[in-house]
Amino acid sequence: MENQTLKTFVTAARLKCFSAAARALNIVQPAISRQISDLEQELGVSLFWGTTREVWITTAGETPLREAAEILAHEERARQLVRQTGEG
Amino acid sequence: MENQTLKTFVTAARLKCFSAAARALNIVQPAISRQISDLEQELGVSLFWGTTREVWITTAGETPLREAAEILAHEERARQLVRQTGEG
DNA sequence: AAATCTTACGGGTGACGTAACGATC
DNA sequence: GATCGTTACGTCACCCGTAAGATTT
Repeated sequence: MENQTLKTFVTAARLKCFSAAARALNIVQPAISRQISDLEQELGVSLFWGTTREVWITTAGETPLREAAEILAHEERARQLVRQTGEG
Repeated sequence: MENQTLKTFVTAARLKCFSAAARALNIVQPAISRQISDLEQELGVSLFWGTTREVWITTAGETPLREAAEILAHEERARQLVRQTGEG
């Protein structure tokens, strides 16, 4: 469970589209598919469902999504703190 | 600033010894040296000082150390939550 | 038929481990 | 002189990007 994977997860969920997430993250769609697939296997649940037009978070994916977003937000703040105290 | 680097940082600081940290993390001393060196360059401060027998955190490193420990602790809890909600 | 997700394949970057060196008690 | 930290080097794994395939509207 890498940070990049969580970022991909959150972005894809918000945009409801792997292609759009790929564009937003400046990577390519297959990378999104792989990261999501890896995360699903790691968690043992399916995170997305839908068609080739649009995807949605599964019920089982909703809580992991919130937690992932929280991890990223907290990390962002904490890492900025580390940098500030380091530089100061 | 990777998670592994923060883990190395905290472990080395607690054990006051790079070799001991390497053994604790099941990696090798040069890896510790590199990660610490990279982190120091990234933060722009020296994190350790001392002799070949023992090392200590610098004053500038104390706050980054606390923040790093907090990041790891929070992440550990949050990731466990992700896994639990995923598996449940 | 066009767009999207998935799978397979090739290439490049990064990190580890080994080895050699320098320094300290 | 023995242990520890640093630097240099070779190797391997990981991840991305490209290409081809499957599916849905």
